[in-house]
Amino acid sequence: MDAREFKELAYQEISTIVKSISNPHRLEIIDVLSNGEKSVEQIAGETNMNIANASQHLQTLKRSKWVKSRREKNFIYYALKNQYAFAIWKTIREFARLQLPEINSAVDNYRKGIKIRTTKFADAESLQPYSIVDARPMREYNEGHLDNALSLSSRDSFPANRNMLVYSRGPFCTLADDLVLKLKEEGFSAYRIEEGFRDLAK
Amino acid sequence: MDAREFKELAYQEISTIVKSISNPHRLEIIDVLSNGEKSVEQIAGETNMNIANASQHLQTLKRSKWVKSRREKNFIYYALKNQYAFAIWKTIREFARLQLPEINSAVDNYRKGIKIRTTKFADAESLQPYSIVDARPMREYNEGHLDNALSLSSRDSFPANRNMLVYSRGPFCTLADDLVLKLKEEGFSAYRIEEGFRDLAK
DNA sequence: TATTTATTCAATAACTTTATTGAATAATGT
DNA sequence: ACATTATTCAATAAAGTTATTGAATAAATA
Repeated sequence: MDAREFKELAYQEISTIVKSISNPHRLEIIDVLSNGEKSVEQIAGETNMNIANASQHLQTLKRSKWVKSRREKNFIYYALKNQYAFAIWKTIREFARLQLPEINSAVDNYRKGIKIRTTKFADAESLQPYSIVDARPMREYNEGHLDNALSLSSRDSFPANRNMLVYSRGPFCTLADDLVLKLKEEGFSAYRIEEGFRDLAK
Repeated sequence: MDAREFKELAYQEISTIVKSISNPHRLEIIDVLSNGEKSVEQIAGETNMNIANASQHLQTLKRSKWVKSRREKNFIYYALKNQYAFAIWKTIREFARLQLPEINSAVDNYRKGIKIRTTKFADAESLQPYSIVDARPMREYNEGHLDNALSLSSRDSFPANRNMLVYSRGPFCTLADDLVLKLKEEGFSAYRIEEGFRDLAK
């Protein structure tokens, strides 16, 4: 093996790893899985894909070691392979937002369009008194949530006369937006936290 | 814009950033440029591509903000856009080496095949007394090098009776390997440092 | 054993990416 | 102005990727 063949092999192999996340659906799958394992059907539902297509993308991600799977009864649950998978997704997401300001405009415009106010988690102090609310499904909440965050199960007893600060899976997840809208209809003062659980955890 | 359209736009945009490094030639270009700016002709030479093809790949990288370019006389010099571009490449490179052990076997086998010994920079102490040698072209050495590293310009006066520890651009760069081989022919005891300049700098 | 449910497989058409070629452009030096 | 050098552009054929469809598989339940 000469020097050129060696280099071609090395860059070729690494590019297979990158190729497998170079598709919008597969990035969305990684983002969804960063909040815990899900079955093929759940993933397809969350990402608006048909099941055979979601399965095909999941196999691509599995082949290149971004995700792993396990069977339980006749469901197959997929999860991120390790912590680095999320770390790389987050790094790339932030690089893209830095390089392509149109992503941030789209985020801002979407939230302005539905008239919700947002705050960075770090700026929350100025909104005291507040309660933190986790807008994700109970299963994800139970696997881990921010200190003192209220879950959807205590929805009926949310405290009044405070700002409700809502987070969900990440900056592109709309579960927090949907909850903020509902809370506002019910008379709460609600804000969406820009970051998601995995960005803020630990 | 509804939630789904918004998500599709966000993941779509981010995937264009990822797509543009999902090709072995473009990864190699990023790796080469991480050691300083180069003209199109130099890049094409280093990566074994014809010039029109290298230019086309460089434009892809420029469109998605991985690299920038400047004209000087009738040369166009390309460089990485910012520090994050290198950081992401390094993160992905290490993730790939972790996930695909065949990359590390290829690296090891290549170096075993040409019979050179390697050392991690961190393990160098056990090879005292040693001198560190930078195998990159003078231009790159002059733009920055490890403390006390000898350059190719002092090739004729390399000290004898010590271990020569040679580094170059990165784990896949063969400039260090080539120099180790030449030094061994001349009777030196030489080792290749596994990391490259940008991995060790600062 | 037969039926149901969740997932994967296989084939394919539409689309995208890539390497190559030769022509076009843009700055430099004659 | 003219020739030279470095790079980019445009067209294209070959190769790779993707969504869709319907059939196949594998475990669970009846």
